[in-house]
Amino acid sequence: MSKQARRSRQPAPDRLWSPNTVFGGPMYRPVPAHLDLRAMEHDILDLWRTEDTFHQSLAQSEGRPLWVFLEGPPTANGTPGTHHVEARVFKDIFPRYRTMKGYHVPRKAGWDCHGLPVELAVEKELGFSGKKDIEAFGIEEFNARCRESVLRHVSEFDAMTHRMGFWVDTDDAYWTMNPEYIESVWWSLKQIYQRGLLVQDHRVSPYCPRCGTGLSDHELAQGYEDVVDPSVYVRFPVVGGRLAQTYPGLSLLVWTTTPWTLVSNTAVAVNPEAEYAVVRTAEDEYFIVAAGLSTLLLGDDAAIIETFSGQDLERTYYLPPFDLVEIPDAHFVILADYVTTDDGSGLVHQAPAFGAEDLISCRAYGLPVINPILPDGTFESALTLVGGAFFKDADKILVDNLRDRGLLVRHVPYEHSYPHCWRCHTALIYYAQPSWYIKTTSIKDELLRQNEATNWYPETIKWGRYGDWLNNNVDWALSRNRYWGTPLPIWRCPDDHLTVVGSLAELGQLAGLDLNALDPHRPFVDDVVITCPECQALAHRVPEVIDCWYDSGAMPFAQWGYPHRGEETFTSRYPADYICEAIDQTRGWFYTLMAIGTLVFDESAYKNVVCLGHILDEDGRKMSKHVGNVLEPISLMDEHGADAVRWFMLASGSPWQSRRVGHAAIAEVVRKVLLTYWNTASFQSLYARSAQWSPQHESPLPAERSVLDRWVLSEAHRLVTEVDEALENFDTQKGGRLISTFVDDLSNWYVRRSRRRFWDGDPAALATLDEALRIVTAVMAPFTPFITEQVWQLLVRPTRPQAPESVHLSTWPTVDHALIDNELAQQMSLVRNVVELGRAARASSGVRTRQPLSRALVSGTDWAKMPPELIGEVAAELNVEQVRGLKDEVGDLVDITVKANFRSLGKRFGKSTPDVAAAIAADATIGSAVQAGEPARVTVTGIGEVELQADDLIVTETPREGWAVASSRGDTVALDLHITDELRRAGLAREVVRILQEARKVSGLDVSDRIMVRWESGSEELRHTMDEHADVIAGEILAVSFVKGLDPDADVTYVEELDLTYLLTQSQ
RNA sequence: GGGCCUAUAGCUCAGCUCGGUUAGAGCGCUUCCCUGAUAAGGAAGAGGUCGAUGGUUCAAGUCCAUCUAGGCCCA
Repeated sequence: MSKQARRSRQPAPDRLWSPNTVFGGPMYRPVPAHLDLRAMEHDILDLWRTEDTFHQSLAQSEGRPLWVFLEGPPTANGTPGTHHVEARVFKDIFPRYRTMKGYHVPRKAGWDCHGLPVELAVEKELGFSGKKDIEAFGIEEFNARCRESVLRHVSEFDAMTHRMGFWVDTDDAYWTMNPEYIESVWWSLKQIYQRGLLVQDHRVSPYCPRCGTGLSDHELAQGYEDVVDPSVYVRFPVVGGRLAQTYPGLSLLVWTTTPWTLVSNTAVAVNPEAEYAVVRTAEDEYFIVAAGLSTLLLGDDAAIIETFSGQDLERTYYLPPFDLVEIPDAHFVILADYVTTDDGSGLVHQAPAFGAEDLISCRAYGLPVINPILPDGTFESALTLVGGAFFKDADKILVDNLRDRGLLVRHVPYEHSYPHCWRCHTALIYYAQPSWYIKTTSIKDELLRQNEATNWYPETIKWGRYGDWLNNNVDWALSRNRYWGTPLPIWRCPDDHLTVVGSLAELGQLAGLDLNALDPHRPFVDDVVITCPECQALAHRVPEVIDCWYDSGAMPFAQWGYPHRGEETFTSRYPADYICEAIDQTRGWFYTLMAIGTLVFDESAYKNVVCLGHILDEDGRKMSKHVGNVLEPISLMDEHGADAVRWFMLASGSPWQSRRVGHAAIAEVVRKVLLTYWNTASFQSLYARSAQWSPQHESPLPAERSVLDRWVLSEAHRLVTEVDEALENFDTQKGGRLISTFVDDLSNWYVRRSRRRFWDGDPAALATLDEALRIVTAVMAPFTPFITEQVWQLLVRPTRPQAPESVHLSTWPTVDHALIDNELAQQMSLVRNVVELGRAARASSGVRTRQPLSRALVSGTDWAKMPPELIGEVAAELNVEQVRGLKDEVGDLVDITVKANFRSLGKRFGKSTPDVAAAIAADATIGSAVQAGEPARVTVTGIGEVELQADDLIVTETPREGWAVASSRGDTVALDLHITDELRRAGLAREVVRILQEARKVSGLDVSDRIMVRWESGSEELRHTMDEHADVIAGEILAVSFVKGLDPDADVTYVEELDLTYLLTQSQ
């Protein structure tokens, strides 16, 4: 086919005629200019449902390389919030992107069903206030209610997941409460037990007296609250020994922030290395206190009488503060390295039942562990003074009593963060009790190695927050004395032989029953009694259930029921390529996945982890029900569209940091990104249909297209590589920025500058915009799956028989590197800068843009090399007849200012750069020399004569007079403001065109409707203009007739500013 | 007390990897321009001690140190 034939264009039709196919191929469907985002998204959801697009995408990619994503199960407890949308957007975009890149990305949903949160919600519904109520109610019925509560909330999550376009297989979800799942968890616990890492131990651990169970350290992390506790300094009189004999009435000054533990005071700890002193106060009382703290605690008059090391105080006996419980062989000073003299008094009260450090120190001295607190957090009722009181409430009673007896020396409020139960907000108690532990400390080195091999986004988490946690790893307190959880699969006989069970079949064998249909929850599993394999005695299950964090950390294998089933699936999908959650999961799911993976498979469960910042409200506050600033996700998405919310999460601000989300920010996404994109598609459809152009038409080769076409194709192909790179690095913010910049360039530069060619139906322009839209639609698809799908359905699918049915079934665009033209990009950037300067010059001169001017003069770096085509763009955009180089036109009438280019000079002159710069500033003649291509020389003090290159200078040229000028960074644009009569009439003609176009628009005519115009004017100049420019005006406004003279009775319009009267009618 | 993050225009944020002399964008405000896709677009103006101090350097928003404030996580 000849070049001419390829360029031939369809004649413009007289009326907009819109068949679905024309000769040469099928046409776009109409894209309405106005878009109802909400309705459109619901249409797309219907489309995906009817076509089952998600499962098609999975089926289509079957057999390709796997890219494994793990869904961190949301706790199916309570209503989903906007923060859930955040994580789920990130869980969606990368699987979509990877699918387009040629991977198979299975996406199995999951639900975290167990745990205290569920129990608490049910307790609340039933009006319970503790474990007693549950046991009276019955565990079977209680757990049935928990199960029911989980099912209820899952449907709300499903609705949100569906609405936001998160493609995840909810039909095939895993449930941590399912028997197969629990069996897997049992199996893994058995592995850990067999390695000797699952043990029972008596330790002090945080305990919630309301819930009646211990908490793990990662649960503890969730519940710190600021509280004011009393910080008290108490007098413990010393009895016996040299010091007591030397100083009558001598007391230890002992510090604690938990007065309620003073009832159980067993010892006082000092640091053996620290310096202590006997101090005499102004009141002639003697105290032992850390030497450095004496005046701070006892006043400026306190005098140090003698000093000694803590070591010397060992086994100094004293009188305990209370005598409410019997503690034999106790009440003396012990040594402990952890005691500091930075705060307190350097003498620390010890109650081994209530502090991990206390327990270790006291055990070293063989001291007893006395605990007068019941599991519900109250003192034993038989105690005088505090019997029956809740432990926290005893503080005041005890402090008052100490004051009455003259033992209280100081009492100051002390604000600090103290752990509370993360669900019920009860202050926790550190409490010695038997508990089951996983000895994660013994695999610490392996965990550190696994972490080293993991990619964290952002990277700082790796050896910051998360690495710290691993380095300070403590054993995992696994057991919970609760009901709704995976039962700990340990059976114990009277002789304490332990049998750990790894499946229901195994349990059935041991029990001699068929238990395959057993619900492995309490209370049913508690009823199973087995014969101890070691001693043949009857063994019962231990009462505990496990931490539900273990459930979720076991999901990589438990979701398949491995190893009892799904072996092949599991082994091919471990470890995962990608997981993502918010930052609060560092010690939660991120840790339990890595820990269990390392314990059971000697390998962490994931390779890449994206760690999101939290979502805050518009004022930077956390969203909470109390404050009433919670954004409900579905109504938020119905108001602005799910795409807008998604885009906000992905690209507004840094996902790694906490961000403020509000209506204004999301509405801006709609206006700036989504509608700009949409309107470009709408524009393309409008003019392509009007010209009966189809993508099936042959179009000119890119190299033969206009400079703007080549430029935008270059940018589009660059976009593909750059977004690809950003998403490879999990950087959605950068990807989003690239896309929005491209969309803006496409709409507000390419289309703006090319409009006339679209009006004319130029196949090169239409083909170019078609390709640009196809590309941006594809790269945007993982970000905003709805609007891109709609554009695909309207523009791509109908016009290409071979096109996939959905953009989400399409592949990532192929980059044609030959189309990427960096030189052109640079030139276009200069053109746009020059245009910007030209607009500024126009504005400062007060001459409106519609008034044509004769000349614009430009001076700028590399302007001389600018291709004529691009210079033409500048002329058209600035509405000037000619654009010329500045010095070609005005010669000597140019002022030249020269500035030093520090970047260049700095490299050559280093320290002397400022001297050289000063010399340049002092000598204006060098500019013209350098510009003329001659080497310029300046004399610099201390260096002598220096030769300067063009790069060393920023030369700005400005004409002297009669010009409107704007300059920036060495580029200058000057406009010739002399307006001839001819130019004035051309400007008037443009005014007439504008007014008649406006009239067309308000009368509701279509862009291709033809009109007839009659006109009259009282102005001689205007009549002259109208006659002179009649053809141009008529052509611009699609007038088939343009005639002077009006019927006086017609319904005419008068325009005062032009003294123009006209009558506009539609041509039939 | 420790770790990490943050601090740039009235507000929300880029820019910092790789230092360069007029520090940007959006929103809001004022004035104007353009518009036969646009809920758009453009120009100008007002609005900045780039948290503070010190250091490195010819040159620091950018690199280093210390500090302050806020946030998150932990003790």
